Amino acid sequence: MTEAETSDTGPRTAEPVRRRPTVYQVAERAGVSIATVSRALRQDSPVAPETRRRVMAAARELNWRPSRAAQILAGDTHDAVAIVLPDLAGPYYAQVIAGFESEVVRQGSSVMVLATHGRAAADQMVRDLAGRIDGLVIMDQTIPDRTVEELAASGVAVILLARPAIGGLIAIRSESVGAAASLTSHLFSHGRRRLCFLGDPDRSPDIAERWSGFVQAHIAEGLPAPAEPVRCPGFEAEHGYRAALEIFRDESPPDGIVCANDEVASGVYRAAAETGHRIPDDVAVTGWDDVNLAAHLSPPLTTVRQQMRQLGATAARLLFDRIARRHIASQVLDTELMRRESCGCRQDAPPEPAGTG
Amino acid sequence: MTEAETSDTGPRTAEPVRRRPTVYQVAERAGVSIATVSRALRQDSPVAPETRRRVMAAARELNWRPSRAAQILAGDTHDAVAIVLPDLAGPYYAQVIAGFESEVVRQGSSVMVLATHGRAAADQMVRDLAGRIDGLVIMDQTIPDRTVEELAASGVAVILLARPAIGGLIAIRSESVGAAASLTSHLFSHGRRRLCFLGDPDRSPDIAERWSGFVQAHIAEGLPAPAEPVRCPGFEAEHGYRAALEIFRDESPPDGIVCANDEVASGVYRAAAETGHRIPDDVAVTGWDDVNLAAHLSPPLTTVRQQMRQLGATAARLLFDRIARRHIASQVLDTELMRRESCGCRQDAPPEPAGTG
DNA sequence: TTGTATGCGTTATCAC
DNA sequence: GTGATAACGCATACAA
Repeated sequence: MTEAETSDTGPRTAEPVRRRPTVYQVAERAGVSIATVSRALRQDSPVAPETRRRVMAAARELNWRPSRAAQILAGDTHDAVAIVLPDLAGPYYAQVIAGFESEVVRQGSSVMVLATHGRAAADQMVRDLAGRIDGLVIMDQTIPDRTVEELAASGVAVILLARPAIGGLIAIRSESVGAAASLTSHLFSHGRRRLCFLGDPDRSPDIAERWSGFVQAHIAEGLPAPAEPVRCPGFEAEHGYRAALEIFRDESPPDGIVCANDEVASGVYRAAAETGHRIPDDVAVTGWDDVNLAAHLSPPLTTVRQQMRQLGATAARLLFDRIARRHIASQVLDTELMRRESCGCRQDAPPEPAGTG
Repeated sequence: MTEAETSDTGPRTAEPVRRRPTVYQVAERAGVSIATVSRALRQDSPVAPETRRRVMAAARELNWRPSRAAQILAGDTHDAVAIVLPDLAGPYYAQVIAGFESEVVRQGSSVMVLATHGRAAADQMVRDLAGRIDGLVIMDQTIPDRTVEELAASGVAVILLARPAIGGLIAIRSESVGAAASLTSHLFSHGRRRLCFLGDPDRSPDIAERWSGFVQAHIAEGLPAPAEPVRCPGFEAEHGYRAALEIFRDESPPDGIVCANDEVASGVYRAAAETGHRIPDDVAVTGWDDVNLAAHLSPPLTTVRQQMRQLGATAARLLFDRIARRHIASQVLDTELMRRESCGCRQDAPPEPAGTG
């Protein structure tokens, strides 16, 4: 099939790489100039139908596709955008990316992805990435504010995601403080009085806001809030499990545990089962995000629904608006309290708005 | 901050876009030629230390970064690779991408992502994508074999993932048939005799193999296998839940349900709880993948562990080997039977190898 | 060690 | 409606 194969005289020999065809080949074959070839590709350019037909035929025969690099160099758009996030695993990030990708593809652009994993080199990587795209969504605690500002100043379109707006940049996030307060109040309404917050506010702005709402609800209720959250070193089930094992070791454990997210909550479920604490009878447990599995746990998990896909999709939309120099404003997406059974509710209650947004 | 802002006299006015600096600016400022600037960037090029210093200083002062498009056009590498998958949501894909991204970044390349969602336009999108990268990992049932072969023939490096090898291409996948047979046999060893398979083999090669192993185990045991799997229209908890509700409606439901993946299994958990079927007493339930949550369900889910991150990372490694024209061979990753409690085991048993690979 | 000149494959601006 | 030709920004062979 490939003639390159047959004339390959050995691994060390320079292979007779069949170079990609170019406009010149196509132009020659179609008997026109390269300008005409280029024009023939664009619908709105003035080209005689017959000429266009010939060009298209030649292009097809040679299996020619214009070089993206050349197009980018000659034009001034990359037709690609990127999203930078802390990590890729976990349902939350997965959904955000899914929403982002959908919208980007819908707009006819390509998607680049970079996970920073908290590494210092991330800074340099993002700058590098910035050179290959039209715009950038920067999520969470991935790269320093200073770098973000420099990037924006250098001309790349930048949208912030789940991250405080800085330097006049546009940001999209979910409402958190109000939802956390509602959630906490709801636990009070079930008679719970000794709550703890399981998660590390320093790990992300979102978690910090949830902790803040948790504390505010205590104040509003005239109850003393715990001085400190129970910090677990990550957001996976395993982290919640280990932390909860410690919590349940206490002689008078809390009667409600507000978890940083649903995975942590499911780790708590396991610890509770293993240590003989019943949910919700002995201890109420709540999550955050309302991931697909949350409603399917036993008991179904009370949690705060975040519009994860929308977060990504909206970020993409804002980004394209920004690139097109349309006017945009920061946005806060609603959250929704999903009262299920792990908080003490008897059955699925109709959801009530949880956010202030 | 941006002077463009202050002199912006209106939305319709062409903005005084400050063009990016080029080699020429840097060369002039450093008092050298553009060739020297270019060389100064590369560590192994012969440039006087003092000269390099001056160039770097000039570059920094002008905040210059070489245009990627120009580099790509002049050179012949994109320093980017892509992964094409059916979807982005769900822990399986998320982990595969995570592994892929990690390895790609480690190798100093950039990551592009495309989810096909079964849409027909995917074919065209992949061809487009192929023009902007050095190599492509194609996963699962995303694009037709014919397109894959054309792509490969046209010169892009291609690695297949969780997909049958075709046209002499290299593929990486997890062992499935043997693991499914082991899993099924294990259920037999618990005295289960009326098993059903919950999942649609037509949805992916992997699921097809699991169904096949399920059937083979029946044959080996001398037991009649169900003629058909119970097909659920997706791989999420909700799908498993709905399907299981149907299953449990039967007057003599199966005493074991082998699920296509862990999410489906957790949907079955919920259906069982709601219909009063105890796991594993009344019905054994097994999953696939061993996602983070599996061990944290009640009861802990017996499942087959797949090395999801490794799948992505290895695909990346193979891809780079391929790009570098190193010799490579197809690979099959081991799977591992995680015997927990949902199959009837009393406690965590030490894992036993489940695959043949 | 450094500079000159050319190629990379497009798009776009002119003429015709 | 079509054809020369000049950017686009960098890498590199070749000369010096």
